[in-house]
Amino acid sequence: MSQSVGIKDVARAAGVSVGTVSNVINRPDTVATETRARVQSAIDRLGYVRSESARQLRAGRSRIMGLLVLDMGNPFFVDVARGAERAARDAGLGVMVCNSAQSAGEEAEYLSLFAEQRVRGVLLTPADATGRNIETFRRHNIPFVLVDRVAEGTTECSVSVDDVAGGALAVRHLVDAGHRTIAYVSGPPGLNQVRDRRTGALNALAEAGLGPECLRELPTERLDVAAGRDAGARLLGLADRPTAVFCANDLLALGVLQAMYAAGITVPDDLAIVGYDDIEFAAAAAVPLTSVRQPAVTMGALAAELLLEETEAENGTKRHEHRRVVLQPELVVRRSSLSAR
Amino acid sequence: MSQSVGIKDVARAAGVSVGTVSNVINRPDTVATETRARVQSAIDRLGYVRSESARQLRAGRSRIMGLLVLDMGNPFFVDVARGAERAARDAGLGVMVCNSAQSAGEEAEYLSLFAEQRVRGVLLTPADATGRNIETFRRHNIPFVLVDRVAEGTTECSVSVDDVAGGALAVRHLVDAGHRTIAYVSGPPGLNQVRDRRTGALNALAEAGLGPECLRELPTERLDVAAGRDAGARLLGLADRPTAVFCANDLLALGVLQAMYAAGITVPDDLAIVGYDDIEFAAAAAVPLTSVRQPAVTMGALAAELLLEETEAENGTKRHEHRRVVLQPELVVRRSSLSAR
DNA sequence: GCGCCGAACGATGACGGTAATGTGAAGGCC
DNA sequence: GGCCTTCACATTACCGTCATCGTTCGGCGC
Repeated sequence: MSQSVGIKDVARAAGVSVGTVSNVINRPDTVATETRARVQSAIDRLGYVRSESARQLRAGRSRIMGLLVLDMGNPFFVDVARGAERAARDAGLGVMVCNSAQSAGEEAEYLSLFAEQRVRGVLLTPADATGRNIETFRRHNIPFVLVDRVAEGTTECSVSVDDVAGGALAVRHLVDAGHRTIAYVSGPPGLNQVRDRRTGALNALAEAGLGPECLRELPTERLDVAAGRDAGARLLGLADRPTAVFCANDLLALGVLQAMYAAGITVPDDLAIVGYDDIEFAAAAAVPLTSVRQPAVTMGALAAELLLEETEAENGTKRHEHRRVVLQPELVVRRSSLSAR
Repeated sequence: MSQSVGIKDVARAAGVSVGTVSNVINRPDTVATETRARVQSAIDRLGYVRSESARQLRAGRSRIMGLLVLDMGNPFFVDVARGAERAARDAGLGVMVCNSAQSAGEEAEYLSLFAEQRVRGVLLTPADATGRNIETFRRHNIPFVLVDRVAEGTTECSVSVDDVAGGALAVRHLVDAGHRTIAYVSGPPGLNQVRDRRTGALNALAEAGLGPECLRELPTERLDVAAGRDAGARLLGLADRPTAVFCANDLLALGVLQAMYAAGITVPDDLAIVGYDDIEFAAAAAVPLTSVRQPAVTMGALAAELLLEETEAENGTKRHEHRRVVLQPELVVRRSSLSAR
């Protein structure tokens, strides 16, 4: 039974002290070649694996970073996780991915899990609008980087995407295609992102000399497919029906598309659709969705790098400056917005 | 700076010994009420959080279980993760979710990460067909439970779904609807699941007195949307085109649906489609997909429970018997298979 | 008054690994 | 030859927690 072989078992088997075994692992050049080989063979023979918990107890911090996202069902966050994971692994760290399910309570729960784990730091998309959980981070001195949603009143590092620009990209594209009345399936009105994207949309309309009355807002409770389906039904009921719709995310757009298909409305000829996030399923829809691509993988990677930089600076001499990175979105045009006219 | 307040800081602040603080946390009833209150207030004041690494160093094992899936981009695995997470949390454990991206190399890498973390155990869908990684688990005495794919030659715990039954469900449904020639977009021929689902499909045909020539197999390299699109194109080129198609998973089905839509083929009237997994996006497709539902959340939860049972038994008196749980799939009928005829 | 008991808390030794410090031998230098 | 350095390895002091084992002390029975 290899029931927990420790460093001292290896030491005994190789006829050296524990310190030498530790040196073989961590600073091999300080050990004579022959001894090193002997120790190494003992390690292999016994199947020794060093204990992370003991290491991190001594080091005072762990080699894991936390990632707390709103919804693992949304492929956008899966991409963020992918990016973070890659960047973390390049630095020899692991990532612990958790799902707050948009609940402040769950967020707090995971937060204390992270604190107990003495996680190196946390990347998070805050679910708690009150900022109380963020306050706890500060209190416990846990470095964090905000991803995608930047809470107001924070000066810490963040990575986000210019939502005003994104909204403008989408609507400018529709206006250029000749649309003059555009619906905006917006999601929960409280979200910054929803507001910013509307601002961008209005900007784009203004550029074309169109007033805000050209944007018909359809708020929804949630940002998922069912809400989109519902919004699509409402859209069909509008008098003077818009010829195009811009959705605050791709899940909503997929829901709208489904509602249109069910009602026999042809996309894009009867209604053009533009989504947001460019998740994998946007390209996979029956009518491939035009979407505003958020560089999700890049965001994850960048956030992880910022966190690493911050925690490096902490014990080194160099000082860390918090940074707020804002990335630019990109319009990916597909069939859903290319009407034949 | 609350830079790592330890138990002894609390002890000093409360004027008691470390043992008492430990007792307040772990066995509050052994401490006098007044003392307990004093210690508790010190804990709150200093913002003390116990160190998981020290705990697990002492306990010899951690409170985390690993979950290694093939593809976090597939919502099926997201559901598995959800189920596992819930069951683990009910037992006071955390889950570390990792993504092997179907690569044996990455799988091995995460495996050693888990070993270093002295993880309680691992739930995994093996990516390594050779079973070499599984062998390493055994060598290091790490309990594991196989999820969804049961490697041959393993006697350990596993949770899977009866793929023969699933294939039969799908094809029986199509045969009942009057289809006599059915395509099977099957995925990589090497996979057990692909074979089992075909077996089920053939069984269902046989029940109806139809021979294997009625099943037109279209293998693909991968199990994703792009592969489905490609298979859809090939399907269109078939002489004597089938009137229905059964896909080995929903991603393939979505790809087929997209190809049909692009070619102007109406689903379900010109072609009925049945997918597999019943991911969220199956219901969200333009034509909602009929699909064979795998109880993904249940599988995750059940696997976690099996693992917990196994690790409980290890130090208790009761012995653990490995179990191989096989769940039954369920057909979810939606519009994609309901032709008007 | 004496002895005993239990309650409440203190002291201590692992757990496994790391890094600073110690030690002994070989070898170089004046 | 005496002294110092260097190399190669051994020793050991932590890191934070927790369970075991002491210790103290008040109370109780006789």
